[in-house]
Amino acid sequence: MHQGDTVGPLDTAVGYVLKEAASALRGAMDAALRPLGLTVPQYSCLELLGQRPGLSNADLARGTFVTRQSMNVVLQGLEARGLVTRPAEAPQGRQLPAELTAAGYDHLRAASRAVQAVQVRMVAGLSAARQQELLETLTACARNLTETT
Amino acid sequence: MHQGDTVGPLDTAVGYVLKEAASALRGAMDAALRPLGLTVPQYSCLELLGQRPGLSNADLARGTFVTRQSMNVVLQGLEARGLVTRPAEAPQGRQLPAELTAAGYDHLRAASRAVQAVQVRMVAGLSAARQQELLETLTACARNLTETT
DNA sequence: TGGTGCATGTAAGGATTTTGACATACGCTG
DNA sequence: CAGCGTATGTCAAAATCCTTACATGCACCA
Repeated sequence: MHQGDTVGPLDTAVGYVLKEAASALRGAMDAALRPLGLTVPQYSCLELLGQRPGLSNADLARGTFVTRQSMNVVLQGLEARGLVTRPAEAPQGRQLPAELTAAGYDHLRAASRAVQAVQVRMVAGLSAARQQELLETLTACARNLTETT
Repeated sequence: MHQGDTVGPLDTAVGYVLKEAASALRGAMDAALRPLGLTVPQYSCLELLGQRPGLSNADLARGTFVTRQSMNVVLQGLEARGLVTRPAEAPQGRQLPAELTAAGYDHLRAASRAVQAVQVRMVAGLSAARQQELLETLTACARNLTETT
């Protein structure tokens, strides 16, 4: 076996620090959203809907990296709380376009501020150029792994 | 509300692409490890133990970003399969130092190669300098969020 | 026109993970 | 030495998530 075939020290493995950062972010977001009565998946759903109203359940699931079933229970919860509305019947096909209510937008504004504060704290001390590079590098990494070729 | 107080377009949010990359990595690792009969948490445990034998359950939990309870069931499973051994009684205190068996090391070697292949694919097209910078940037982000100050 | 493939929404079940709680063991400090 | 705080292992219960499955709707093509 050649040297470098195995993972090596964890602190030097990209996958490890990626998991570490994602875990830390998840925890920080969870703590920031708890006072608002929202979980991370719920916030993700609101944020996505706020930016792109009319998204279907499957669209939201893909956008938040969970299954359709998981997103469905999130949507049902948000619907029961009056933050999201869905038509009783599909306008065309089977897709039910979801939209935020006024209360949904209110919750989203407060939650978005809290999450933004977390993000600001996360990238504290990083130059704008470095933040941009991080963005591009992570996007490239994700694309490398999701390509089917 | 000032501009920039909210999250903004998702593709430009560091937290979003971080989650996206972590999700893609998780999925790719899962697919790579499935033929070997290992889950991602199980592999994480083996890798950690291979590099630092004698780690306790709580140590492993911290190292893999899960709770002690979750790591405990992982350890029990690996122990039942003969990949990990733990003493019946704690040498000192309550910590039970875990170690890999010979079979455990065998599984780890194969799994580590598979995971390394995934990591190589993930960072394909990135220069060594850029990979190093990604490593440092993510570490800094994680540290920013876990600081208690 | 009928069939095939694919995407969607939904329900039921199981598996995994976390939360809450408790007893124990060590270190520190008065 | 006694008390307090912290860390560990473990149990039980709850929550969360995914896997499997099925019925429906649309697009495509023979």
